[in-house]
Amino acid sequence: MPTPLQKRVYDALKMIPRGKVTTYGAIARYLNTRAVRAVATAVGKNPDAPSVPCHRVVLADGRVGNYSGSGGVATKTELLTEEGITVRAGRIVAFEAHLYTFENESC
DNA sequence: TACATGACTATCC
DNA sequence: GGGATAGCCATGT
Repeated sequence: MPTPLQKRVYDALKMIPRGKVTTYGAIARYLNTRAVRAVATAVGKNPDAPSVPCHRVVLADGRVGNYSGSGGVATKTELLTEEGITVRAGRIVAFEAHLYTFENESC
């Protein structure tokens, strides 16, 4: 069974529009918590990979970060590229342009 | 119950 | 600009 935090993280991930990405910090802030480490861990569990767009979660620096799945970061990068996001050298081009901070959903 | 770990972030040098 | 260190909270053993 997923932990309460995981449930919130997955709910947040599902609301990310296609072609957009978010950061662990943004998710933590949306959940009103500072546990970015716990959020990262929750995303890492990823019990429903196809159901949860976990590949849209990147680092606060604009880098792709990590990924647990087939191909690892390579697959994650490919998925982002398929959504119209350009990734170069493990870093997202126009990162802030694709960044989704839940600002429209926070209250 | 207590300790160690983690798909991170921010600060300091 | 780049690397290293500290801080952070939840989860698992």
